[in-house]
Amino acid sequence: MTFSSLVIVLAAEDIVERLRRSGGRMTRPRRLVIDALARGPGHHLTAADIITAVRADDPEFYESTVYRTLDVLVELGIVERVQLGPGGAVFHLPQQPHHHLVCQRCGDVIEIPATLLDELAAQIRDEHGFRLRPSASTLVGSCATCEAAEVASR
Amino acid sequence: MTFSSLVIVLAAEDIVERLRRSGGRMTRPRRLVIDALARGPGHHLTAADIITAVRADDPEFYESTVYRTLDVLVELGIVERVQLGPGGAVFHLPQQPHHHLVCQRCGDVIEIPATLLDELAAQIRDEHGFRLRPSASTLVGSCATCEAAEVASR
DNA sequence: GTGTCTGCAAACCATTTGCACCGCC
DNA sequence: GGCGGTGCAAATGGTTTGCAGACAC
Repeated sequence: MTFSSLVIVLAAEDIVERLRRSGGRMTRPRRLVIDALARGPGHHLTAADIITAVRADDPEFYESTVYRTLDVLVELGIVERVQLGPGGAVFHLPQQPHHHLVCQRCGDVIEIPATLLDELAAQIRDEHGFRLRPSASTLVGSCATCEAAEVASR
Repeated sequence: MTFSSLVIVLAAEDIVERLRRSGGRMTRPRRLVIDALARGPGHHLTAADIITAVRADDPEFYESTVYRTLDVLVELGIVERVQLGPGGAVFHLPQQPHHHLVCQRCGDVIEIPATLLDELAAQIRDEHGFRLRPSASTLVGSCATCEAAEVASR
């Protein structure tokens, strides 16, 4: 089953409609990219991951198409782009909203429920008119292990 | 006055000591980099900004030296690296702790006081043993202007 | 003197762009 | 059939690496 998974079947119409409304089209490459993202639910795929996944279905697939497709999908709010650190963003369908804790030292990523930031988000919206995007944010710091190592070396 | 500004004069000993303790050395290029960061207090300098600033003092200055120096300083916790988005981190001395709101659409950066996240930081530390680093984190979303534009186009 | 740091050039990686053709609507 | 999307190749921009010589300690 292509362009599949229950989740995507349910959301597919909505995605197509959003594309259309913005003057865009639903093409085979776009379907393949969305499918790749849907098959890794909860996963954070790099552009390279997506290219690899899509090439399993279509070996003739080009990088630039993935980047252009992702740009469009991010623009439409269908896909979230998260800059976890230097050298490579990750992409995912925003299914269960969450935030990312990234360890500055070892690069480890911990996910925390987005509800943890609800209060802060409200405060930021009230004070700055800024709407926090649940799945796209990165909180940087030190994980327990590295924090212990840093304190010890000080 | 080189390697200067009151702030830096006060902190310089500490920086040198931390370098020494980790087996490092205080060299002219390192002093120039720290000085460039100190001269732009509260500013977020890209690596390119720092290179430009340092070359005003020493035209023979090489990029790789800046990157290597910044790596060391970040590792020692002397300098903060913030990944504001794709294509370029910014660096600064962590003087007044703050967080960054970055608009996913227009790239605008809004600074908010770090105290806004104190509560969250405590919660994260208690639940995940993760120590949030005040000045290095990025909160992504839509600024008021872009949010209005997005709603209108939907 | 010894081990770290730097100058330098070249490589690297993720991402972008230009252009002609292709195919969705 | 017209405009948006794609294949493809080549360029871009930020950052990293390798190596020999230079310098801090």
